[in-house]
Amino acid sequence: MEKQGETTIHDIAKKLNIAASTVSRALNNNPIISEPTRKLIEKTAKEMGYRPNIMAANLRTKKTNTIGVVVPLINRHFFSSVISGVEEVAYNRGFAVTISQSNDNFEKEEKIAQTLFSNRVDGLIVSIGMQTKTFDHLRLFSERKVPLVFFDRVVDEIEADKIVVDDYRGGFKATEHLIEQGGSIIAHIGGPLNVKIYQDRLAGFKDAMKKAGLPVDESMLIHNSLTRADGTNAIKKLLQNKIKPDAIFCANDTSALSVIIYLRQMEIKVPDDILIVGFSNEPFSEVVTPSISTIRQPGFEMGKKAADLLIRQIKLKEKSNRFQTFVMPTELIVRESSVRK
Amino acid sequence: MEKQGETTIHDIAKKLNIAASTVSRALNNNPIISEPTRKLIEKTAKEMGYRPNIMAANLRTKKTNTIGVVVPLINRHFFSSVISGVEEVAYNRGFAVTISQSNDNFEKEEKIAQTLFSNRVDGLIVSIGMQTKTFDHLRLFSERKVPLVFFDRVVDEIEADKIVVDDYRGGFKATEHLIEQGGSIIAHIGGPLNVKIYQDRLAGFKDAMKKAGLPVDESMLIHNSLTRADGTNAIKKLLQNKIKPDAIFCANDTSALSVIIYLRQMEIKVPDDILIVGFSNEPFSEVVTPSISTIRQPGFEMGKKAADLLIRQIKLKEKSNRFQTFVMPTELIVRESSVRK
DNA sequence: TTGTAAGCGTTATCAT
DNA sequence: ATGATAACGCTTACAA
Repeated sequence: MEKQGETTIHDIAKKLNIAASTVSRALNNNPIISEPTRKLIEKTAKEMGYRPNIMAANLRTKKTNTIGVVVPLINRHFFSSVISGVEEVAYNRGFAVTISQSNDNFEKEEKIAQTLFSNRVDGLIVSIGMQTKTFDHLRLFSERKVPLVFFDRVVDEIEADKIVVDDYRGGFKATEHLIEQGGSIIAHIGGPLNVKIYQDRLAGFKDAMKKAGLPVDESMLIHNSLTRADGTNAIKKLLQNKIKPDAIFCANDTSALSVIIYLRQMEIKVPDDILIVGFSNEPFSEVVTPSISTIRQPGFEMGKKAADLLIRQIKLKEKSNRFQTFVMPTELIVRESSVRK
Repeated sequence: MEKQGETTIHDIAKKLNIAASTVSRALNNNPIISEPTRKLIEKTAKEMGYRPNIMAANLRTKKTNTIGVVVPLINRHFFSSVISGVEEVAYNRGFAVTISQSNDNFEKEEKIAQTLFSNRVDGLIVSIGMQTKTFDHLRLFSERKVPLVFFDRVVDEIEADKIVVDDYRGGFKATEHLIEQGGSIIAHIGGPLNVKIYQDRLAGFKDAMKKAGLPVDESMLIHNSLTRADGTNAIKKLLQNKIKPDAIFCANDTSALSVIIYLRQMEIKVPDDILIVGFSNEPFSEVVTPSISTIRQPGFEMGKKAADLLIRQIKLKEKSNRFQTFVMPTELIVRESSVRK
């Protein structure tokens, strides 16, 4: 008849006629507890099906041993690699990881941030969404001294540790490669310019063009959200130009894929008629025909680094307020879509 | 000098010379509070940068408004579709979602379950890992009356709501299609048989063969974890048989992809020499050459259904203990890999 | 409509 | 080595 909820340390204490504090200490492997007592308590706890109430412990200790990860989309190889990297080091160091996806939706990102803050995560690892142009939901953390690490799509306006890839060099290398392969009228399908990585990829593109003495016509520059549909629209538009591109640097693999599929339908040959390079090295880019040349980003390493930095901050506890930005190298992977036979 | 932490309702109460309970009620939009008081409190809360401590509230109410989702791998289109479905309905009904991936690793799955339980999630949505053969970590939930919904890789041994696709019919349809296309020596690359979906896909395969009067030779049956590497090993092995298959039903798209890539290297033509059907409709299966025929599973709908069932259970609170299993339909998508011209 | 006070399950401080 | 007790920040009877 008893409204019996979960077993608590008090239940155990009562059963053994000892104090709850002793039970707590034993269960936390506090060396001050004698071996026999600990053994007994552990045994009884198991028998009674005891499960610690972490919320209560967290409330008391003001630590959750949890780190939050916010990404635009978990179903992107790059992001899930980062997540795996984060998990790898977090789990090894006793932290749980809670993952949320913003779907590149600003309101959702805001809500996630609020929720994570209210849940008092010990720290946050974030890559912002494409629509994100204001940052109060993230300043929430930095201002309250909750450790914060940005990766990939970072925000300049907030001081924090940041991990980015060298998007500028990535864009430069990709474009340089297209030029080496004979491209001269080169288009760029890029992302929204409020996101720094897309600025940088564009800047790399422009500088490579400049270095080669090639003109960058505005009609060859398209900015959208880089989805499958956006990619198709972009290539349609490019093909309507008086002068058509003979090469395209796409700021992600998804739009490169769209372009390739659309060109196939139009019976325009890749790479013979148009050279293509993507960005991110999504798994499909390797298996598509023609396989897509792309820029590899070390996602797993970035995730490990992010978690490492974050946990370091958590442990140091508002000691240092020197923030660093780490730039990870990119690598050009040459495949079929950009090489003329 | 004060060791000033986060603002609490008490801080607000003190500042306004009212009771903390009034603040609490106002902030929770309790209609019993007068409009002016609420407005004042809300204004002050905002000014003071108040953020509710959800852990404290949860501890008190014994509800977390959080549901846990455990999947083997977030970076599978099927699973991330399910997750999106779960999120869609969960967010709309005021629940947060915390996502974890087991990486098909049993120890990790166990640890995740423990952590989620200790964090007192209000309910759990699970698809088990390939190695999972014991279920105490999940019984933990069912026995303590924490709502539990399984999807896709369900466990027979635990009573709970379950959402599966019709794997048997999926396997049957895939195989029947291969037979219609002229396959007669048909191999099956399947998953581990401790996981029910792979049993069912295999059963569908066998029954379709039987119905067509075709023999199922043990040498044509391979069971592994369906990774890229496993797929390659499987096809290598199949090609070593005296009699080689002229069609293969792969229990997922990943292994189908491996097979296609390996066969391409061996200069064996798909579909001309060997017909292939996969399972799951991963995005890459559409864009690969040849595109992969496959079985579509309605992931997003399954996620929505799972969340709906779970939240229903959470609201009903141990009312009903009638559990249901929902079988979602599968659809054969015919593409290039299984159609002889 | 608002205030008082108890309690959620832990951990930490101070005694013993 | 163990016990008693207060506190973490919130919600909720019950009182006023």
